[in-house]
Amino acid sequence: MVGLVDGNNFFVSCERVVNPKLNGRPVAVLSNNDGCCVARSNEFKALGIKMGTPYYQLKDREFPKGDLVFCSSNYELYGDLSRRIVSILRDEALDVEQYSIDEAFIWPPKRSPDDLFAYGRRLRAKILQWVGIPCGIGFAPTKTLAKIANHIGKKRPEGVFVLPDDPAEILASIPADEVWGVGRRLPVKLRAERILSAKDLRDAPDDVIRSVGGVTLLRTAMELRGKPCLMNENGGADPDSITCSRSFGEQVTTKDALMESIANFTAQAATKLRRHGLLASGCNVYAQVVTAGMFEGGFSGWADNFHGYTVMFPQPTDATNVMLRTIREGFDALFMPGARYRKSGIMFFGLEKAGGAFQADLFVPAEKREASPLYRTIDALNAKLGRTKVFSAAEGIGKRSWKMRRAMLSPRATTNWAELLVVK
DNA sequence: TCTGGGGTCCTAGGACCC
DNA sequence: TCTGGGGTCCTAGGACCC
Repeated sequence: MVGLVDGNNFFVSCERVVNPKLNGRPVAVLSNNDGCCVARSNEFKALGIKMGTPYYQLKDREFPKGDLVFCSSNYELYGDLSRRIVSILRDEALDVEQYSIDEAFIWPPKRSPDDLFAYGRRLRAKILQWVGIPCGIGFAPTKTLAKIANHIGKKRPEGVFVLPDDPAEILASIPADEVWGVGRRLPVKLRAERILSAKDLRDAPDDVIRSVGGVTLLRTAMELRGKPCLMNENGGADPDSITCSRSFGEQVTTKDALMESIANFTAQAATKLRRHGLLASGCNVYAQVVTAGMFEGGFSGWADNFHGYTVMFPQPTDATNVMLRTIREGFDALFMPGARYRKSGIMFFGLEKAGGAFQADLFVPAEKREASPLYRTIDALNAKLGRTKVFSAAEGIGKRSWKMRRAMLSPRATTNWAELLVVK
């Protein structure tokens, strides 16, 4: 059996941990740059405001059931509370796979439904008492079924649900498009095959499922049948790419400001790269231009206004200064005078382990591919003294007008001594 | 008239997740 | 005026090898 533990309205619950006055009120947490709603409390959902609604459309509106509360996103806080929950799970389960900041799969030590139920309730109570976050927990034979059990558990007063041996009735009540692995596109094709519920998907012939959604969808169907196809992904596989991009607080129109933003995101992504002990072979630099009607596609269907270029580093590296030198060489071709930029970003690819085996060039003397000692020192200093005590001048020492807006930021109450809560 | 059989690597695009 | 930021996997097709 596998369990799924999932924090309820996670970001909102985190904000409530450090500010109990938010309890019972309609609260939403905003995306970076105070853009749109990415987490909502139950009270907020009850007002009928959808996920992804832009903040500017809501901030001046009045709602009957009390004033809306908005929080800027505070990832330092959410990340810390998430780590605390995972550490409890590691104590209590045979194995834990953290799936996202607010979800983890666990392999429980119990087997019988009664034992699982009691175990789940105890786990839930412990997380609530130790961290302050309410969770939903679901148990089932596969990850996909555990997702379903979790959704049911969340709606129960106990917060826990163990999927019965024969879940046909439950699956029949769940629309196919709510199944994990079925997104926005597949339901159209599924309807054409008269596959409407999770049970329909489970019971459909393999060849039909394959023709609609390939082996990926077939795996989902097998999971619904109780045959595990999605394994424990632990083992910490290295990422294939590392990205850092941000929308700007104000539109950027100068070359210097755009290059400065890219230098910042390069430095951030490089820190992430070094944390994984990886070197990047090259990168993609891109920027997004503001154009009329670009948001007409809605939350995720934006017009494609990205311009960018690709550069390869002289050899795979994790040294920010080497990267910045290479990136600058192509930058003139990217910048368009007169354009208004709203976002920029960088993506590293061709990642390999520092100090590991690599494919050398037959005609070029092989140099060792080691982590940069300079940047190991800089990372250590920043870890000790604060995230950006030591940085490249290219990142800018002026106003940084492109910095994102976070007007309603809560304290980093669990990770920063200066921002501890004061309890009267 | 009629023309093999087995691979690899890369890229773009589509689908999905949180 | 104003709308996030990360990722993954799979497939098809092209170019190439013998």
